[in-house]
Amino acid sequence: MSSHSTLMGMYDAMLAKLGPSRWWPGDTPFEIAIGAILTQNTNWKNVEKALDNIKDAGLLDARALHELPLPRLAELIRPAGYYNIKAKRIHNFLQFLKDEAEFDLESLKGGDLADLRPRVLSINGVGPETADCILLYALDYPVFVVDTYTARILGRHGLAWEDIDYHGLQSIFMDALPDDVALFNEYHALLVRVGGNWCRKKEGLCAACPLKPFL
DNA sequence: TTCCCGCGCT
DNA sequence: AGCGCTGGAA
Repeated sequence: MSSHSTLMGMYDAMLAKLGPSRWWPGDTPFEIAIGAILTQNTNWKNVEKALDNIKDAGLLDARALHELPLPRLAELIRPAGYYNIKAKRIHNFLQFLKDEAEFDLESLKGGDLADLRPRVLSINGVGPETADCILLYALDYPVFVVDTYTARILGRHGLAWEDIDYHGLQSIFMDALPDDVALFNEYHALLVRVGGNWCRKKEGLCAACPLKPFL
């Protein structure tokens, strides 16, 4: 069976069992981008608390956050963990927005992905996953986001080696699937839901997993 | 005690 | 390749 039909079959199975994900959680592209940095190696519940703190302070705004002293920003995002380093990373991202987009994230929509992606990746603290989350979920570029869940799920299904690198894993999907923003959006969301709820790190709950037919 | 939608530095 | 970064929920 071709990798295309296998990957599409897995997608269809997850969507049928779980329903649409309505990702990324967040009301604006800017909130999505900040959430993408905050959720690095961190439970989303804790990210929500950090985002709520920023909102309650009336500071979910690129210029306002950029002017905020780092210790104050760190204090607001404390529940998300790694708060000192993430405060710097958010600031680096905001500096990029100031330099390249006059603080207007959405002005980066509709350009050339091959040109924009390396510039986003050059931000210190924004690696491939965070960059691709911003590009896909905030800016609607057709790029497939992969993460540790993706590696684990494909590894356990014999579709990839566990130590495959980011680009290799991403290529498995992007070589097999059409460039479709809505498909990439929903597929990654479904993998994260399966990774967190069934394909756990320690013990997979395979019997009840939506991907059981593909094991 | 484990794990969480990583990343950069050494 | 290994390690520090961190709080919060299960």
